[in-house]
Amino acid sequence: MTIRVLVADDQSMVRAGFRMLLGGEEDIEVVAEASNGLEAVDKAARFDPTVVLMDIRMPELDGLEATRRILAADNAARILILTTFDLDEYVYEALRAGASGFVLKDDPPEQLLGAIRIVAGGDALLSPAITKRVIKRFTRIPQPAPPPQLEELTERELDVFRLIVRGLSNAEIGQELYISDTTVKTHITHILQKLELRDRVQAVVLAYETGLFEEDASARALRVDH
Amino acid sequence: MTIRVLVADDQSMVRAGFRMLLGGEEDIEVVAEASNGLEAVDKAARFDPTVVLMDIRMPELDGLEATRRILAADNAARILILTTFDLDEYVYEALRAGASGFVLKDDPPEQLLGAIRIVAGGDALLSPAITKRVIKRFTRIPQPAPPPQLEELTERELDVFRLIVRGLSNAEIGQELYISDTTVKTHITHILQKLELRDRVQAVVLAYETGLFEEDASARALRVDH
DNA sequence: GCCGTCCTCCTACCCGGGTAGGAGGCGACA
DNA sequence: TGTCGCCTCCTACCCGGGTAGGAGGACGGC
Repeated sequence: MTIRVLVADDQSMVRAGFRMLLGGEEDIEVVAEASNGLEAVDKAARFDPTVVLMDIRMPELDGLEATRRILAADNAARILILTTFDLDEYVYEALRAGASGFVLKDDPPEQLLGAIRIVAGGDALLSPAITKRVIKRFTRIPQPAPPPQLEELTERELDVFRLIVRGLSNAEIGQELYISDTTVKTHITHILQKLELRDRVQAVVLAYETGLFEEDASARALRVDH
Repeated sequence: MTIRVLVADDQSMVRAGFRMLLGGEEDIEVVAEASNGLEAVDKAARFDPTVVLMDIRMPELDGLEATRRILAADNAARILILTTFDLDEYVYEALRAGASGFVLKDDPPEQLLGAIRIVAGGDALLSPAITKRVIKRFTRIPQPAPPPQLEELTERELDVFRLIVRGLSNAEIGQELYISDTTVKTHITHILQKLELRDRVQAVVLAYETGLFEEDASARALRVDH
């Protein structure tokens, strides 16, 4: 009844870390390791793991294609994707490829262990940091386009957000809104916390990917053309 | 034959700076100042300036609307827009509003003087830092979409650029490409120089605004849906 | 009245990003 | 053969961005 794990990651340090972490658990056993995608496909077939911890970025064959091939081979293995950062386009691609879950490498250890047990049990799981964004993303196309998680942001935070997305620095935003740059910083900290983003760059990406301020753009265009 | 100038800027320091700068020129005379858009429209009508130095961001009425009103009043004045940063959507709006030129506040003084004389003479002028981007922008829609100024970037720089646009940090980009983060920094410095951008945030904005890596996105989508 | 939210501003601190400048290896090309 | 562009890596430095934490004022609901 032990959970058989295959660890696929190109960095040996990461693999060693997982051996260490999983070695202390009685119900989990690392049955094999792979340092690239091809190896992962091969060893998945040979060792019949319950769960494959799969890094996305690997030489030879990336984790996405490896996931597809393993699942196409009618393997019983569940794939748990590992990634370093969360604003990754590949997240969506990986889920469509059939991955059962998604965790960040810097999630706390207990969370990683919990994730392994959950997907081994047949359930799906996303790292909390990723969940919200994925849901918004997948529910966006079908529905007319409900304003993303933006309702949480205050009016002022939205003001700041719009200027961030236009590439302005904090000082410039302050000038534009007639507030100090320390206040701008305060707003930005709140924005990033609420949206679970790391920095303004990710905020810009999110805005464009979700079409956040499209109305603003068209409003601008209309004013121009009028 | 002197060039009559109206300075419209909400910051008195900026206005003082221009008085100082222009006071030394024999062929230029500052005939009036305005601290907001409404005042600018009013004084343009009363003082009949040759050139209006117009800040975009002003209380009461912004520089764009002020520009439209002045020109709508059938005034002979030429409008020279002042701005602090260059990746500004308003650039395009201002040009459509009828502005004769565009300069950055931190352009060298000689350049500002030159700009005033040029627009006073009836010609149009853009700050060099802005020119390339505007041209690309306005020639983008008509033509099928020639790869923007990107031909200048090397393959490796494009690799890095794509990852920047996905919100990755330098360290993450390094991991992805199997190079050190100092190398990543080197590439990014070159990218920013070539594209005349200030930081990675502006690079992301530029990429999305010009639809730079759309092929990549659709390629991803195709791989997903296949 | 009081409480909570929002907006504003501040200090202090750390870190990642960007600049400057130099250096070596490599392949293409004349 | 030399040279040039590209890629790689480095040190050293500065500065803007982000965090932590506190504080005060305005406003509205309870």
